[in-house]
Amino acid sequence: MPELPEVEVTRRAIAPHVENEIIENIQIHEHRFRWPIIKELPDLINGQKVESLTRRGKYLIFKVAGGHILIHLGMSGSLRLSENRLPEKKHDHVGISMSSGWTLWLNDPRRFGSVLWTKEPVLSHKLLSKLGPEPLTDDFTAETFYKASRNRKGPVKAFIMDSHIVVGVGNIYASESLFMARINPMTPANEVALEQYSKLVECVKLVLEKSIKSGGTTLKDFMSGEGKPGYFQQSLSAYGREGANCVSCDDKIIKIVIGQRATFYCPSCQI
DNA sequence: ATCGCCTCCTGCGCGC
DNA sequence: TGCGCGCAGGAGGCGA
Repeated sequence: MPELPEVEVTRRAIAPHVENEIIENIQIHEHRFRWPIIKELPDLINGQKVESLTRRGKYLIFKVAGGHILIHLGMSGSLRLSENRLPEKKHDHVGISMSSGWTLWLNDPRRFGSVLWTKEPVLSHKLLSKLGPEPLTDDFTAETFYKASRNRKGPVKAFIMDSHIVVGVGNIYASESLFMARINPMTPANEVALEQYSKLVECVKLVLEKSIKSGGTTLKDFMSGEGKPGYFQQSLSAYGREGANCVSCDDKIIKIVIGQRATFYCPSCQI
């Protein structure tokens, strides 16, 4: 479900109800995720204060004394605050009840997400240590893309979705960013010029920032932690618009498959 | 190192 | 109405 904007919107919604609150109880109704939830987790975090809730890429990081809880939402995961301490919906697999009275429910039908425990330093964790720069910081530049792309012959769309190059650009925003930058998604990454990467970096930042401001993209069921849907789907120019008119020329958006993922672009605008 | 493919899992919409 | 199929917002791991 979530790409970076949806994770960030979720983080902002739930942080005020979680930060500086005590974890009174974690209930785990399903351990089978991408990686199984360790049995020791309740003993490690019950009674602990959440010192901060931050984000790295699509990972949410709950800092407690002695370590961190990492939550990744995979394809279908979502976090929801509820006053109910019992599961309300199918696939409410994990509930974290806080001293604020709220319970944070992790709902994840497909269970591609994960709930991990790691000691400090959190960024040394195997899954975080090799991640590329955050797209909304100054660490992410045209040079980032350019240098990393010189021996990459694969399509530029797959390249920008590689979290080891830059984090947070998923399938929707990859198509959107390439549309805005007028780059054909099939272009081999090493054939994209520095000036084009400069434009692309600008577009990635704009698309992600605008989506966060819109509350993310709700295709089927994305809701922020407070239960609000996103509105960025109304702003999509390419993703999901196969056969529809391009917003900037007379041609129609077409759909192709790159790396087993649906890809949308305008064959006239994106050379 | 890089690439393309496979996999994990459930739910939904579509065509017949 | 029911069934089978294909597809879905991620990303690690595999063999080549």
